[in-house]
Amino acid sequence: MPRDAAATRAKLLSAARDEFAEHGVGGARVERIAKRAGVNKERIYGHFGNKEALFEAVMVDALAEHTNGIGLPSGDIAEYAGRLYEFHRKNPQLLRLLMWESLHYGEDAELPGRENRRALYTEKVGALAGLLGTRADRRTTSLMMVLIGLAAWPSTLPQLNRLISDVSEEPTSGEDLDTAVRDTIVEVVRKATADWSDGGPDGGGGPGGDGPGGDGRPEGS
Amino acid sequence: MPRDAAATRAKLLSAARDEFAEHGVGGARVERIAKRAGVNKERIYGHFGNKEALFEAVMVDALAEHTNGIGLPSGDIAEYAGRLYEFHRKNPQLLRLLMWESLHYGEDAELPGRENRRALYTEKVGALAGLLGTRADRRTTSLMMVLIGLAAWPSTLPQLNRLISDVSEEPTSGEDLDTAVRDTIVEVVRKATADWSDGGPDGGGGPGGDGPGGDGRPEGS
DNA sequence: CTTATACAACCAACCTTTCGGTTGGCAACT
DNA sequence: AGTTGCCAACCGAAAGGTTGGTTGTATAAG
Repeated sequence: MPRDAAATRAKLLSAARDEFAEHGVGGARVERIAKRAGVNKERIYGHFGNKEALFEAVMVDALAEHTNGIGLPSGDIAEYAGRLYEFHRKNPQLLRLLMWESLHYGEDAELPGRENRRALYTEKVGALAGLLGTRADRRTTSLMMVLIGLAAWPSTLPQLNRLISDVSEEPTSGEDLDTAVRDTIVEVVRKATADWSDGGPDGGGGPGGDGPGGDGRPEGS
Repeated sequence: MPRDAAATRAKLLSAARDEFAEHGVGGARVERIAKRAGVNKERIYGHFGNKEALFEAVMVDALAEHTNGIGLPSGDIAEYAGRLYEFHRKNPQLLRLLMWESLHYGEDAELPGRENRRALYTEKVGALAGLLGTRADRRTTSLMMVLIGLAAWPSTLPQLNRLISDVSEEPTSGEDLDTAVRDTIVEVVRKATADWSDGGPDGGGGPGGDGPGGDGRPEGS
């Protein structure tokens, strides 16, 4: 077996990603990561310094990969949300990493790779604004947030959301459920964005002006 | 100081809730919990058995409290979502506990207090179906899930969502942001539920029948 | 009313295991 | 020959959980 520092590093990164996704920063075991990678524990310290730094490297790596896999919002926004939903459903690892990260760092802490991530969202919000024919204002960023949340939520607290699904009066297989949720997300986004540029924050009868107990029919049909 | 088992138990439960919300099951320190409660560590084992059982007790306790605080969906559904958003925004502890729980237990594990929680969601979905004039079918449970997700998401990954918000071209204070997000959520829910009972899964041109590249204008209008 | 007895709440100190991180030496490529 | 990737063995700290014993409280006999 030839020596190959880059390959060792890559193996460690991949093993660490699995381990961190499963157990988080505190729960991950350095020894397990080394064993998964088939590499000595000390190599982790040689390559990355310590466990925390390894976690940050994993995050940067995973986010870069995700960015290349999912493009910017394009075409039909609702279908974009549907695609996003499917991605997280099939590949929950990234979401788990994000959750661990969010819980691990304090509310006001600096996230690893902050500037890169910010730039990425700038692009995404810009693309969304382009599709909607609006500017990248607060309302559009909020919508972006809502879009991502809609798509990611069912995979974020999967047990809880399965609990909710079990309530249905219809007997439901996993497959059915998946498409039902997907369809609902697409439907909600479609309706919400249908006439988005008309309903700005200062538009007549806009959001927040209706108050509790309103009839739920904004912007007159 | 008189001896009072119930009071000791309550102090432990409260201290444990804080500790678990901050650090999760694995990261919580039994000694710290005891110190926070001003009680000897051993009392935890006397009252609850072990750390995991203490966590389950905390979850049941916290969920019961939340249930009493937030009622069933009623009145305007969109405003209900807005209220839910505000609750999680001001009181992120429960959401953090749910995230730790979700990450801690495997995808297929049994959640503590499962049956109680299920019953609670049955009520909620029932109330939602009543407001919408539909049955508690898959589509309604999916909507319930989406509603909760919408309201909870910004508080679930707060750092990430603040990153998205920072992208806005408008200068934004924390206060502004909060109301902008809230307004967006209310608006999205209002539009999505406006003619919910018309757009069922088998209705003409319903969700999922439009395919990618659709024009984003559902159901005629 | 006092005292003896049983039991529950409580605590300080301890034990065992585990874990993140380090060290000294070996082997391979330049 | 020297530099670098690599590893087995080791170390100190900390954590979950246990134990033996003490103090408060309720009950019932004297």
